[in-house]
This record gives sequence, C-alpha cells and structure tokens, in this order.
Amino acid sequence: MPELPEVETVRISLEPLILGARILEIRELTAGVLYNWTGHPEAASGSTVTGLRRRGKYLLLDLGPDLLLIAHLRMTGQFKYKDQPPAMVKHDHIVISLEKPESGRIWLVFHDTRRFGRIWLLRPDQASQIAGLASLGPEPLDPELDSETLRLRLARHSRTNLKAALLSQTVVAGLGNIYVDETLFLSGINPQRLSGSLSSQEAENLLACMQKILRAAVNARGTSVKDYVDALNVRGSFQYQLQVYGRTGQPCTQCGTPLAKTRLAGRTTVFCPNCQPV
DNA sequence: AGACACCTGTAT
DNA sequence: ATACAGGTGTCT
Repeated sequence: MPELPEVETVRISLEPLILGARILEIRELTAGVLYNWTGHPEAASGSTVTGLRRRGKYLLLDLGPDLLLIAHLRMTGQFKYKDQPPAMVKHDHIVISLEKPESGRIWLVFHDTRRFGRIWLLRPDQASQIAGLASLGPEPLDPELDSETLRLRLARHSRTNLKAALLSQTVVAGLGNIYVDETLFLSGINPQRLSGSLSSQEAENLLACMQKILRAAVNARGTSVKDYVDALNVRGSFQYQLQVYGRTGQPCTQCGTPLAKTRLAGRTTVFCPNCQPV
C-alpha cells in the first residue's frame, strides 16, 4: 500500500501525537510480525519516543539513545492511533500502549490484513542488519541529490528497464508502482527504456518530475486507491491527480490516446504510447 | 534479472 | 475458479 508519500504522511500525522510519550508495553497479538532483537521482552517499557523519522518506506521511532523501533508497512500495514482503549479487530497484530506526560494513555495498533508488514525493536547499532534498510539508495527529495548521481545509479542496472530500476530501492528510495508510473509519464519517458540509456538532460528532467510528483503527493497526504489511510484513519487525495496508474484504456490527459498496460518487473505498468514513445 | 513466495480480500 | 493488489526477500 504505502510508498514514500504515504509513509511520510503517517510520520507527519503521528509525530505531534506520540513525541514525548512513554511506552508502557508492546504487546504481540500475532507471532512473527514483531522482531525483538534486543534480547529483552520488555526492552521498550519505560522508554520515551524521542523522534519519528522516515527513510525510504521505513518508519523509524527513536526510543531514546539506545533503542529503535523500525516499521515497514509493505502492502497493507497500518498504524492506528487511539486515545481510548482499543477494541481489537481482525488483523490487529501489535499493540503499543503509551503514556503522555500531561495527558493520558494512548495506543498505537499495528494492523495488517496481508501480514507482509514487519516491526523491529533493536539497538541503533543493529539497524544496519535490516538488509533492505541498509541498502537503500538516496532519498529522492533530498536537495543534495543531483541528476547526475541519479543517472549514474540507474546506469548500474543498464541491462534492465527503467520501470524495474526505479522500483529497486537501492537505486533511489521510496518509489513504488504508483509513483514510478506517474513519474515516467510526467517525464515523457517510456518505462521499457533501458536504464542506462538516459542522457544527462533526460536524467535531469526525470529527477525534477519525480520530485514534483512526490511533493504533490505528500501535499495531498498520499494516494488512497483502496486501503491506505493515515494513523488517524484519514484518506489521502492524490488518487484524484493520478494521470496513468489505474487508468488503463482511459484517454491520456495530455493527448487523448488510450493508455496502454504492460507487465514489467512483475508489476502492472500503465503508460501513454504517444507521450512516452520507445 | 526474473520467477516465486509470502498472505488475505476483492473483483470478474 | 481465477486474477490481481500500494512490497520485498529468496531462490534460480
């Protein structure tokens, strides 16, 4: 479900609600979702949420200087914020109960229909052991990222197509099926183009389009095609701005040509054959 | 680099 | 009954 804009929206919505709160207990309702690498079942109890960060599609909760809670929502994972004792429902897997200094108790429930999502409780020095996190490419919205860096990182996967390369979190972090298709459409680049074939000018345009799409999606609080809601159960609105994702056969918003669908990197890929020529 | 696996729900 | 869904780790 969630790509960079959705995870960022969860982070933004949760930050003012849980920063400074003290964890009372992390309760596991379903085995295999929580990976406690600290060696202590109660390691988090008594620790304070001192920071909420995002890296790619990972959400990182700093629990003081010596403890870290990392979450990946994968397809259908969701944090539900509650200020009343939550009634458990199907697919609730983890309950974190906290206490705010001046107010009362709050709860964070990790809910995940498909159970692909994961939560790790670990020491900060263990974070590098999460392979997917350690191998992430640069943040696409980092102002330090330049298009030549992007072009060279894409060129490392020169024998595959741009769709697959942009989905690979090691090239650039945070894009998934929706935002890769939207970025390539806005760039006017065919998703089948070889990853190493971009000119410097095309790479510059690609990065600018990627950033424009991601910023607009964050501003719209993410895309809610189906399941996605933030921690306060609020849907995003970027689905109303989608140009290609989910619009197979519908007319291109730029030229009217019916949008085409193909399968790349195992994922449905929608593009305009006229605006994104091979 | 690509197929398959992991899960459950929904649409056809 | 079958295909497909915002993702990614593990096997060819």
